[in-house]
Amino acid sequence: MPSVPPTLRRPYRREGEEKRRDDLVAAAVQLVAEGGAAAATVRAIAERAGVTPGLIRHYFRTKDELTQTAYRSVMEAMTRSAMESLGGVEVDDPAARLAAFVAANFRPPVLDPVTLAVWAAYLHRSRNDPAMRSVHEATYMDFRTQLQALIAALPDRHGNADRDRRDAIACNALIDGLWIEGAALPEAFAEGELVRIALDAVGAILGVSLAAPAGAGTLRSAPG
Amino acid sequence: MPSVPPTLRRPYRREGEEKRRDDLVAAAVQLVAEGGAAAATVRAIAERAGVTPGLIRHYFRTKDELTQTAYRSVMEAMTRSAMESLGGVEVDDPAARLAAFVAANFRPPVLDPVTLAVWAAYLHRSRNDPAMRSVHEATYMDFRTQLQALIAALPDRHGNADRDRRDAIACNALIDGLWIEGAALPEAFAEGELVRIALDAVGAILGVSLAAPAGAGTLRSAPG
DNA sequence: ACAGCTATTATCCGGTCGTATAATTCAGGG
DNA sequence: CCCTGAATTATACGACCGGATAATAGCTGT
Repeated sequence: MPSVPPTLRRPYRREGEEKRRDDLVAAAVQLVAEGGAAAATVRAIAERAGVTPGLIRHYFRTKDELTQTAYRSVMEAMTRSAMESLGGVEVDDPAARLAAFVAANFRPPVLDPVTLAVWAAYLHRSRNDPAMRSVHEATYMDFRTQLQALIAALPDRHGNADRDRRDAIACNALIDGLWIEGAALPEAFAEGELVRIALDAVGAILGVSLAAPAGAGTLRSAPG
Repeated sequence: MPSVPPTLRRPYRREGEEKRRDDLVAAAVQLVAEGGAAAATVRAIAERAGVTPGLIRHYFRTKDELTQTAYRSVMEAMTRSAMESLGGVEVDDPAARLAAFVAANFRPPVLDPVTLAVWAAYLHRSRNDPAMRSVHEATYMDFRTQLQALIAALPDRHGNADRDRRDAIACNALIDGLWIEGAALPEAFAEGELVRIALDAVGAILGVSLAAPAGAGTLRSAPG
């Protein structure tokens, strides 16, 4: 019997569970963004994450579980980004807070080809798949609730919750629509145009005047 | 050698090319709507259309060609539906025409699970695939141009084209966003609520008052 | 140093995908 | 009435999919 050649096996490093899961999720998101949901196969995800396909099933019971995690990850990042925009704004100026919240949706990482692609690729799944649906529902409601709270804090609102709800739905839809069109057809709009349109329209719907937050307009505020 | 049983072959009828192509496109659209883009396999499409898979390649050189045809078909049907809503409205009432146009987007066949599913399933393709992209661009601009014309016809507009454009973008985004949310989470909104919110918000953006067109509000006009 | 745990790799399986090609059968004209 | 041609079916192929299982090697504690 010829002795089997010294089994040429790919060397590897053991990593913490958290990092491996994060890497796999990030790889899945990237692939979906680049080539749609169909491009995120277990083999492609594994290759992108620098591991072999079998490892996926070590960290996720099924591919669907990874998919849901990836979807949730992107959606939560979006809402979180908008939330964090409230950090540097004076708490006693409701209009400025609302304006900052709105404007945050028109710069990266929210207004971003990757984000739009992932969102669109998974939207249809959130119709039939109950798990995906609940993720969609939760993130949507989360965002809208935040928006409604900011609206309710505006002056002269008289605590009309029903009116607040309808206005929040409208403003949310406006933001979503502008976001989609801006990400799908970027060159159809001038720099900063979408933010201006959004603030004007939200202001018109709510009957207030919203000034553009500092640095939200031309994007040339950030030093290299 | 046992003689082969008399080859039991499925009987069939010859149909005109047009009907067969239409049937195949319709089957593809249905399947995408029901189960996403992944569900529209050549075998499933053929079965749904009542033919065998091989026939698809007789009418379409590749599956992508069928896919693009299906996408174009759905998008054109959407804009056409909104356009046709203007038919029964008096030409000398710009506000009524705008209201009818807006409201048309919140009832079938535009506000429809099928339409949303197909739109979402193919949105990401319209980013990379040039053919898909031009379809998207054309249909989007077509719709927005129509909307802008209706806005410009309103009283007290003073022919400010730039303002008309920005308002059209905003109203278009609002309609899109409400349409998506209404189709994705139907039970999150009361009957007719979306139309009312849309008309109120569009009215607020444009500074006019828009009344709900007959039959567009509660939908309880239909007996039964 | 070494032994055990498990993270990781390697291999295999049944199924389905899109496509290619050959075999058949329907329909219409001489 | 059959004969031709195209519409349609039938079958096969190679690739890839997600998932299951077995083998191995990198760590960690002692």
